[in-house]
Amino acid sequence: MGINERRERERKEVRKKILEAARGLFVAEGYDAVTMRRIAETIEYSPTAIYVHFKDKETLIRELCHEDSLSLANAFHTIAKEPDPLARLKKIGTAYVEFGIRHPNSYRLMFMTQSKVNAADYAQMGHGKQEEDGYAFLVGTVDEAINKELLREELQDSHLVAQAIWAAGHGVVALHLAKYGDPWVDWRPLQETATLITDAMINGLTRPGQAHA
Amino acid sequence: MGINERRERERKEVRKKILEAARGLFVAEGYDAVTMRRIAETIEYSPTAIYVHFKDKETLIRELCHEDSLSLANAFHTIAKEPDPLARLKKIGTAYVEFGIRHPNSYRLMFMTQSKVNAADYAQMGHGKQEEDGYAFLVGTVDEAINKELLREELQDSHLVAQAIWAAGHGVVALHLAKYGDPWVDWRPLQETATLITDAMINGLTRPGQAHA
DNA sequence: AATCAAACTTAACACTGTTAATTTATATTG
DNA sequence: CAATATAAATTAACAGTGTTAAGTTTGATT
Repeated sequence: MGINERRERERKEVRKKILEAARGLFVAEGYDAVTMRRIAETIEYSPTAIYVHFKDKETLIRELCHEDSLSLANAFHTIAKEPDPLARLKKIGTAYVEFGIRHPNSYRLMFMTQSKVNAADYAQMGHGKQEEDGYAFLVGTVDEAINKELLREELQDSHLVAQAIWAAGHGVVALHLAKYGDPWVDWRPLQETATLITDAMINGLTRPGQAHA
Repeated sequence: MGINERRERERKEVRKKILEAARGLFVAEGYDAVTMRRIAETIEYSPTAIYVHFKDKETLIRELCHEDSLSLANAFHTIAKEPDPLARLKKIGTAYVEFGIRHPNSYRLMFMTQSKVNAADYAQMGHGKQEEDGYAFLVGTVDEAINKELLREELQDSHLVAQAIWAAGHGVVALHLAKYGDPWVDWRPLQETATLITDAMINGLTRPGQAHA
């Protein structure tokens, strides 16, 4: 009997409608502008219908972020083919910054706000979590650079180095997402700042005389 | 007649009470936990009494941030005595990170959220604004480093360099304030990451063979 | 004693996310 | 075919938010 399948199909369709309506609002106006009532109005359902498909507002919008994060995962998948770990680090930085530009509101929610993810949620979360993957990819690349003796010899903690590199990339994106346009700063374009900070970091972390593109 | 003076004194006292109540909530629980009604309850006034003294909630809490920011301004004032611009840059970084640790909620509001400050607000804002001062101090220090030919010779844009350095410091603090404790990252202590990123940046931005503490 | 202004309160508005109770629609069972 | 069970969706409501309008209290000035 294909009845259950049809029902599930219908269910998924409503779910999708909710996500699409929420996405439109979220992308255009950000988290606070997405209200259950506005979503409901868009899809011509009652506000509480959303709760049949999603636990709460945060869960719903985090699913949007997760969808967006797939593009970053894809970019990382391509970058993984780059054999030189230092060149790979640069490409990781570029892809990360591009993600921040392309999905500012997702970026804000993913990296600029505290998530109330508790131990229980994490345990059931399948560990396929995008941030984990991305971070693991970065740590792996740093580890390779350490093993190939490309980094200054006192740098042996791949997590520490990875977190510093992440912080550098995050700093550029986050600062621009929060403060770009503030009149008391003569802002330089994000891309230029990103290139400079990446070069400076690679330059500062690698052994003297280490050539890199 | 000292009547007006007494009235202004009383007015200031109520204002101060509001700020103190708000500060207690803000420091302990953050922006969202500060509600007009909770402030009012604490000081035994009605919620709307607050509007006699402050335009709105954001203005009120931004005043708390401004108070906090004075400690950063003080630190910068001391650091200004350091003659070596590179050493000064390091100290600026340290002070900035310490500010973030000591005043996490102020930091969040000041640097991790968009302020809706428009041109009109800015014009009447006295320009003594702390962020401006801090930023100007950073740019000045970078400028001095450029003039003393301490930075790599292609680096001539003091604003660009300053923004990269700011981004590096901000990245460490912001990442930790938002994500520290997330279980899929094996976090290193903030101070260690901060030291590493500062060293890497200075190292990466200065001319080869440039000695610095 | 009447007037006026500032400080403050009460009541209300227009929102928010979310829950409980109820209705509707549809498929399964006796 | 009628009765029942089940899932989805709705209506109504709760408890909270920042903020405003209108009215009251307080106290100095005319």
